[in-house]
Amino acid sequence: MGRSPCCCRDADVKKGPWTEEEDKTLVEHIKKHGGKVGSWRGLPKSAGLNRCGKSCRLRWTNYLRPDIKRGNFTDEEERLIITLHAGLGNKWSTIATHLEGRTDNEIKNYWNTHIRKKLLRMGVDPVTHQQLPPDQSHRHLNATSIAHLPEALLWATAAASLSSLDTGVLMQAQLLQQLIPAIGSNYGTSGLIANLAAANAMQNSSGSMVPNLLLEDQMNCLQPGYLCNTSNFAEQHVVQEQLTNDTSPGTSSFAAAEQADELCNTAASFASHHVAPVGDSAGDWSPAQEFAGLLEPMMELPDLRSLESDSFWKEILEDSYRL
DNA sequence: AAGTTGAGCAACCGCAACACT
DNA sequence: CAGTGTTGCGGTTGCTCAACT
Repeated sequence: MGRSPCCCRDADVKKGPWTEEEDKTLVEHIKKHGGKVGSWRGLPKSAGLNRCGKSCRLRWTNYLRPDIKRGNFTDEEERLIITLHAGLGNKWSTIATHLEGRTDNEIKNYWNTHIRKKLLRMGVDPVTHQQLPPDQSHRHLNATSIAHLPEALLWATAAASLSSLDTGVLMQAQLLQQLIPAIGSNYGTSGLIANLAAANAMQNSSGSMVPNLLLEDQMNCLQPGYLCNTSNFAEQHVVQEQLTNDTSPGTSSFAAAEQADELCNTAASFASHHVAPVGDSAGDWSPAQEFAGLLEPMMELPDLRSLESDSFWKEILEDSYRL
């Protein structure tokens, strides 16, 4: 004897959008049973609904459950989704357990309609979280447009690179993060250059890849970004911990964290001595050339080679205009 | 104003995993 | 251990609505 046919195949069972009346019936029935559902299969009959049990479960878990959070996803949530997806793939239900009040279906939809497209526009493969080949990017850098680059886009790139979760890649995320504040800072291009220099200093120090909160008086130009914010970084670190299960004292992750303050202070003091005044212009000085020159040493990091292809940056910049 | 297109999202479907006997 | 029933997950579809032509 085979499996009994699913009630969903019953021609008499209603399909499609739920009415308010049906919602009310389902909610009241579940409430009446103390929020417990013994058998979804038997629920429609006992509740008096002409629906498949599967449909009832879906409606309840994705829409009617009282603990569901409504409204747009916050930047924080988006970052977390990207980071978790980099490590877990399309495990929507697992990802959903890390976002309170969000359902797997909602996250999946948000990924497919927002994040996935955003990553593709940035030249990042949403499946592998790796940089797509340069020939798939074909836009041109405009140095003056840098000021419009949104943090979210850069963060997405950085988070996307976290999939392998090795120190080099994580460091890249940090470096990118250091670039972000400069782009939006009041120092204009000079600030950007200073921050690129600071980022280079960080890279060359071969120390920790984990920045901490930066001292404000030293770091007006390197404002704390996502990973520089302790609470956000803590969250990031938890994710990493869950994915690597290897952050106990004595491990590389732990050792790296210990060096965080030192590294950030190095970058901070470096930057504070290299910030030119606003509006500073010097003869044939070319922001684009400076930009390229400062990026050059960073390209030695394996995955930062994506920066070498300015088409990648160009694409981000153009996309940032569109958003 | 009417038609077309695309984004967003709720819901469906099939399958796999788990539970039970 | 095998067979059967149930639940949950992930991919996909199709509806709605707003923007655009």
